[in-house]
Amino acid sequence: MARAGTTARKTRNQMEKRQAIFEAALDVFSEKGLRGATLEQVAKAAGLSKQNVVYYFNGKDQIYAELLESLLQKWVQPLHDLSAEGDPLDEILTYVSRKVQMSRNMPRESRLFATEILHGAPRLGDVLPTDLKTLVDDKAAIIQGWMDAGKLAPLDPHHLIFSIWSMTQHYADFDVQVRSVLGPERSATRFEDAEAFIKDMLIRTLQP
Amino acid sequence: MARAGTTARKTRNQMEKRQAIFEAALDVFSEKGLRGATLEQVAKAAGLSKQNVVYYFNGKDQIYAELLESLLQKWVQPLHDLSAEGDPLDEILTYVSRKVQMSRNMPRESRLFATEILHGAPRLGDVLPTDLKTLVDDKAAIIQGWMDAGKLAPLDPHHLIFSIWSMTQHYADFDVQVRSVLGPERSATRFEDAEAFIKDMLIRTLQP
DNA sequence: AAAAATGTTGACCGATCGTGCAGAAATCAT
DNA sequence: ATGATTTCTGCACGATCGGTCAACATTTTT
Repeated sequence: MARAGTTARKTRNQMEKRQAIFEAALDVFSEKGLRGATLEQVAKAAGLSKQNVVYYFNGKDQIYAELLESLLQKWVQPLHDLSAEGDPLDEILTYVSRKVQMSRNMPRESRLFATEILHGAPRLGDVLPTDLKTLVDDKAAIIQGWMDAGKLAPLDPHHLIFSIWSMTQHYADFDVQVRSVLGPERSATRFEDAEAFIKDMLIRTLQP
Repeated sequence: MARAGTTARKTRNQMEKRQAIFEAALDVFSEKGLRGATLEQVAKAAGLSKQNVVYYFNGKDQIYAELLESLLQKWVQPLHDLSAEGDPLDEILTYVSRKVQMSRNMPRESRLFATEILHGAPRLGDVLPTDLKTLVDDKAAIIQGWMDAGKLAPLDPHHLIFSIWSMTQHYADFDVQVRSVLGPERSATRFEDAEAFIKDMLIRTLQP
């Protein structure tokens, strides 16, 4: 017997297969959702049989859960990197840049989290009210400090962060709508235009 | 034979039952998605039997399709009401108000559309590239006119509309996250705070 | 090479779900 | 009241899906 999924990772082969399944699962789950996707679709996308997928993981839900967990850190990294040491406006604009880049380069991850939260985030457990809240509160305090020091216009830091999340992720999550409304020509530069627009908006807003 | 669903509506009874099913479907579909929800859940929420639901509609997909269609107009109405006649900033801030109100009072509708678009909007057909694009282009032209007249700061009108969509709908679609991050106390006033923040941001941004 | 561990597949099961249909039950028209 | 129409239910079929298990194949270890 094997049980590749339960204990610590072993061989390189196992790591590679698990990674292939993660990749396929990200493709399928982000497009169809957890309930809308089937194990066979994931297996086919990974180039494996359904039973073989179950061999490496212990079921559909576990793939989804581990996938979500493995992506969480990477997802909040840009906010983590927002530093009190740098120039206030620079730090925030850099954060916007990285978030727009993530919408452009990691739209599947964005949609995966969006779908999860949209449906009540039952599988994110209590990560939201603990880890994420702590992180946001921390960074909001930094921003508040900048505002108190007169380096930024006074605004609610939490809602400022929400606005950046929403505006940037919008271009990944609602890409179909964005492209439909912009039309084929203007869609080509939608990410550059979005980044310029959001930065412009924030510069005007945050200027003390 | 009956076929309550295919032809024009008849009795008051049919209208009421269909409305009850719509209400139930909005509840269930917005929470679990089309594929994640079952007919029996919709039926139970509507106080009917599964087969009886099929009697009034001709299947699960038809309920979803008609529900989406019946909500579409209501959903874009605020943008439709944005008028070239009014004061530029007033018109835009009023639009924001109405969008925040919709996030507060119609979160299910917001999540339903969000899920649909997130998954590629296959059932919105070509409404996005035609009707919605036309509407947005129309309103963007009005805003552009205001900017050309020096009444608003020059910005990309399309991305301005996107930013309003994303920021306002964020508080409906990602409500779990917003409440988790804000904590119980601050969550109580999240919609008022959001409206004030977004308006503040837009005022600073759009001031010529 | 033999044995052990790891990897893969085919056959299959139980459960769920959407749907069709005959007919009962209720309501309405005359 | 009688017949027609509408409304509702019981029954059940076919399809799909997640998951199991034993057998087979491959790789690794000794």
